[in-house]
Amino acid sequence: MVISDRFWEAPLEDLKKGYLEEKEQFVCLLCGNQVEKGIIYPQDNTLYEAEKFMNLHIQREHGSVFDYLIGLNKKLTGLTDHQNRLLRLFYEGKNDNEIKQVMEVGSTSTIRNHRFVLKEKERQAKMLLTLMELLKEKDEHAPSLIPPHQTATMVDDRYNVTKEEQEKMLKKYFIEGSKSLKTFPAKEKQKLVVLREISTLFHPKETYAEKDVNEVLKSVYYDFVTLRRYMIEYGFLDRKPDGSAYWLKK
DNA sequence: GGGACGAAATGGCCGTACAC
DNA sequence: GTGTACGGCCATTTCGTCCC
Repeated sequence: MVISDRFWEAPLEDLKKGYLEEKEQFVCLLCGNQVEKGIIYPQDNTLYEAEKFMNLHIQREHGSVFDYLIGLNKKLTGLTDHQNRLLRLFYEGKNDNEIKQVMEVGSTSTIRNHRFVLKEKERQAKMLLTLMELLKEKDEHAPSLIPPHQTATMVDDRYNVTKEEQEKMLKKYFIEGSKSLKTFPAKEKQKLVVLREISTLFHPKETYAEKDVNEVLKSVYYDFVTLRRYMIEYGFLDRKPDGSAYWLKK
């Protein structure tokens, strides 16, 4: 399962925590990191039970769930830069007068108005979410779109892929029963589906040397250099500037 | 069909006014 | 002090029309 699928499918309560509880483990919704239940984890001379350790992981790796979410692509958050900045200031606990000074506006009522608009946006978002859920229940045959990966470098109509379309494309481009490509697609939408599938060959917690990345990609397609370039370009992999280390983008 | 252009619509920001 | 409604201004986006 791709990390972003877990994220998008998680209930609001789990999203707020940043992790979800499975039968034998806790899974970080932000990066896919897994913490096994029943194990005591040592960290900085302290022992942590699994759930506490997951909380520690989120704090150390992501700052907080708020920090992580507020830093996402504006296409995903639906917030303007201005609204993003305001929410950060609200989260820091600043009052309207302090925010007025930071934002360099003339009146605190402007900040109050922003609060009001954001609350209105929250109500509208809840309304839309409810309507969409009801719509799904009403029309079980409606196409369900695969959510874009969270590190996508751009999000547009090319990301509108249904599960059925995805399965069709994977069948078309991969040799049946393997992760080897028959050919690399030319169309952007198909590239995204194929690259997304290839990204599952990399472990989220591991760092890879370039030759290791090449080995993985060679097993998929002979033109591993092109694959590597696209994996970076489309935001699936990240790397050090000198190319000495690669990792799955979180 | 597609590019250029102007008009209209929309969205975001700011401030004022008013009720509680 | 706070929440809300509203209007003005500006920038951006969308739409319709014309022309090639």
